[in-house]
Amino acid sequence: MRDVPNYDPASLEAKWQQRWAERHTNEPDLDRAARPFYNLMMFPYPSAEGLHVGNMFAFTGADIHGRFKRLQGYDVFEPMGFDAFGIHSENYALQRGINPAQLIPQNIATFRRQLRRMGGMFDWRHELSTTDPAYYKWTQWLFLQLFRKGLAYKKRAAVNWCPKDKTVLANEQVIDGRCERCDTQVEQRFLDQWFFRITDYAQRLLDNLDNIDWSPSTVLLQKHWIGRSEGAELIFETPSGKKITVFTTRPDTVFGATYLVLAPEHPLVDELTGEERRGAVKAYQREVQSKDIVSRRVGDKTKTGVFIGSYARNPATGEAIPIWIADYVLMEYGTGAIMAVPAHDKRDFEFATQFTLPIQQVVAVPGETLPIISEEGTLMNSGAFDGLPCLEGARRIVAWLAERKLATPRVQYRLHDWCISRQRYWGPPIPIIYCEKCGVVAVPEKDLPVELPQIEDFRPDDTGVSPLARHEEWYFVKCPQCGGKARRETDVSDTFLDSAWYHLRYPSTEFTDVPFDPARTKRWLPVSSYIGGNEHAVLHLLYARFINLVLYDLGHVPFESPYPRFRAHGLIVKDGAKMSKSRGNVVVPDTYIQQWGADTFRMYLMFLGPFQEGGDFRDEGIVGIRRFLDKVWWAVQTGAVQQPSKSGVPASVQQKLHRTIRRVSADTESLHYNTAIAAMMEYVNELREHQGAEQNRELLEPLVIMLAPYAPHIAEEMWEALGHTSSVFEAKWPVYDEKLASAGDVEIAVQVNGKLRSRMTVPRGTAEKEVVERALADEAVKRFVDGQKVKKVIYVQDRLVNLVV
RNA sequence: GCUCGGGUGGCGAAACUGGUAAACGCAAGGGACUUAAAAUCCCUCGGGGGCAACCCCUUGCAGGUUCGAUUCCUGCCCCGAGCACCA
Repeated sequence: MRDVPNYDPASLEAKWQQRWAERHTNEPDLDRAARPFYNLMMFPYPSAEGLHVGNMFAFTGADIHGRFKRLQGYDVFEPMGFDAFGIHSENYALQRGINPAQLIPQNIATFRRQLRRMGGMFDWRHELSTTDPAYYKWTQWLFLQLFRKGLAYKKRAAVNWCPKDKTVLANEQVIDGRCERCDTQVEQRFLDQWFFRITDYAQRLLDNLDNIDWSPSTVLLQKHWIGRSEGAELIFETPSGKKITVFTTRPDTVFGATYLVLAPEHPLVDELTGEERRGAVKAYQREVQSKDIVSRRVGDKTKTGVFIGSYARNPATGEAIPIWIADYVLMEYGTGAIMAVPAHDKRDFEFATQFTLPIQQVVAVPGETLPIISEEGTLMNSGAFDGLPCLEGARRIVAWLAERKLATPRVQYRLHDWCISRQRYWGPPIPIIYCEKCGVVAVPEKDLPVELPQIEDFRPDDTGVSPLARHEEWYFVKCPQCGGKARRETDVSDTFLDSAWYHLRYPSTEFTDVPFDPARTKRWLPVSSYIGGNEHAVLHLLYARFINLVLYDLGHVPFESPYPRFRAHGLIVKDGAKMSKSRGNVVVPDTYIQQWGADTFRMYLMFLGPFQEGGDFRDEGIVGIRRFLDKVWWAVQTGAVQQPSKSGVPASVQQKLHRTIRRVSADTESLHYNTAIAAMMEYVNELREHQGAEQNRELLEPLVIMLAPYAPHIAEEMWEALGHTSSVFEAKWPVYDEKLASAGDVEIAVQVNGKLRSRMTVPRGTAEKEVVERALADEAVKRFVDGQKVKKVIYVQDRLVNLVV
């Protein structure tokens, strides 16, 4: 036998990465592509530590999908970029004492090198970075679109303040009362902030979830986050004629409302407070304010509150009921006031018990004791409504109260407006100017971008004002309207605004006069496939959908959903815990790639477990993938060196090939990469059992193509060894012959009374009659039937026969 | 507390709409080749019983539906994720 070249991943992978670049293999013609397929994956934040295994897992899975589509004949556009603004980079820069503008390019260079090294099918012509003025010019433009539409507004509001990062955070960025980035306990502060009116879009954001093809888990997370609840606003009037509006999802229980509770910050508290209660009320308000947001939210759930010394009339019973304030009522949800129905609400029940307030039962559910939360009951003590089921009672009571203008049906959302202000340095400046005469003025589009100045001292301080305010020549400007004295907005925008539209920019990176070219956008968007982690289910994915809806309403894009198809991948953990620098369990892919090659490592990550579920990273099994690739390599190389035999392919091998194509096609399409790989392994094992089959070109070429998305470099090399001059990605994904895939013998299970007693091999498609006859003749079966009458025969074609005696 | 996922060999896992549980791979044990080692190749590999043909048990636990349940239903236990005084 002649010598077969060794499989040397390092040199071979370098060779093909260079060729792909030289031959522009991964660069589709964006203006003429006939079958465009936009394959998007969540762009990384280029940390100083470099790409970690979690990134690589996600990108490999998405890249396999793109390469698979390419082999199916699509023109696949697979861009890559960097989400490089934000607190994380800025904190690292502060720690190093170097401006992030100097550090980020280094990090990006590292990432770019690692991303090339892993063999992703990236079109580097369209790389982008959110920190590039040519990019954030349009992020600022986006802000102006929202501003002009009245969707951006400034308000003084209680916000989450991270004392360590010295900036506000969106609700979505507060995890268990702690800062998403640095894990510090978040405090409450009152600051003037820019908000986007995402709540105006709550219903559409909810409705659109039903028209898109997303991982169900992601859809559910978003639905919960938007948090729609239906109910009514009811009005409780005070003797002085003040109207207290409450929101309730249970208007059916209004007859059981025995007191009201307002949030301590509620605007009516002051004037409704009775003289003799003023001291107690003030003291309580102070106590609540001094508590930070954390203890208020997650602290012990003992109810506190005070009676404010006045009463309001229950609109249903007409009775005067006391008004309390308590911190379990939140100003930012509903109307900041509730009617308390202690008999039918757990919290109200606790509160009433603690302060010995009256409890009036109005819903009866047989066998249950108070508090009865269930809506599956009937009304009692509710006047004319007694005996009605809760749901119908609710409708009738609202209608009855509405006649007297004391009730309005109402839908409430948990979603809050999106606070986009950040009192930091490393972000796109919000393009607003404050003029002494004209007030709030938008920066004219021709003046964009408002460039972020290179300043020495970019440390945030405790004032709640961005460090940009200390940079005078940048801060003080002329008013674009009147030319008078003015100053710039010093807040920068949230990173999630950068990533809310990046998919629109990728195809149009070379355009300087528009954020996204209409023709390119029409051809490539919406995105064909989006793959990313569920950690962004309620952040990025919600914001991107919102921004897209705004752009749609403004006529900038012709589609309502930017990502009609989204799949969430699983999380790669290490020793059962999420990888993080603080835990010290971050796995860096570089050493593995160096030792085993990118192809082996890619496949190993995909073989670890189901892509959409993730798994625990261990490196024990990696050698199994290498052995598999070695076997394929050896087979192809010897086949190429020897004269490949064309004859003598046993029918069973032929059938196995077609079954393998069927399985690998279906599993790759549905992102079940682990089982697709297993199917290819089985196929190779089968080839090795047949003399000559292993070197047969007809049996190997389809395998090499199917392997290509998973292990692109070795596939290219083998494709070349098989005599092809063009890239394997110019080849066509193999098609299986259903007849061959379904031909051959099958093993049928023979059960007696549901217990497996024998197996037999018959040609696929054998008729029931014949199978049953053979089963009855089987020795083992005979023993268990034991002469008894067969009462029933269950037959499943090509699977089993069950004899019931 | 509420809402989702998930519990299968020593390990990662597989099992199409209810139809042969453990495919594929790792680790382990035995053998071949070798002066030796590595690599490679072959065999064994859920538990128990039996000389053997075979038999019994086994998908977190306890029940149920079914000819048949890892899969469906009810209750419980454990792990992970999301939300968390949301009215």
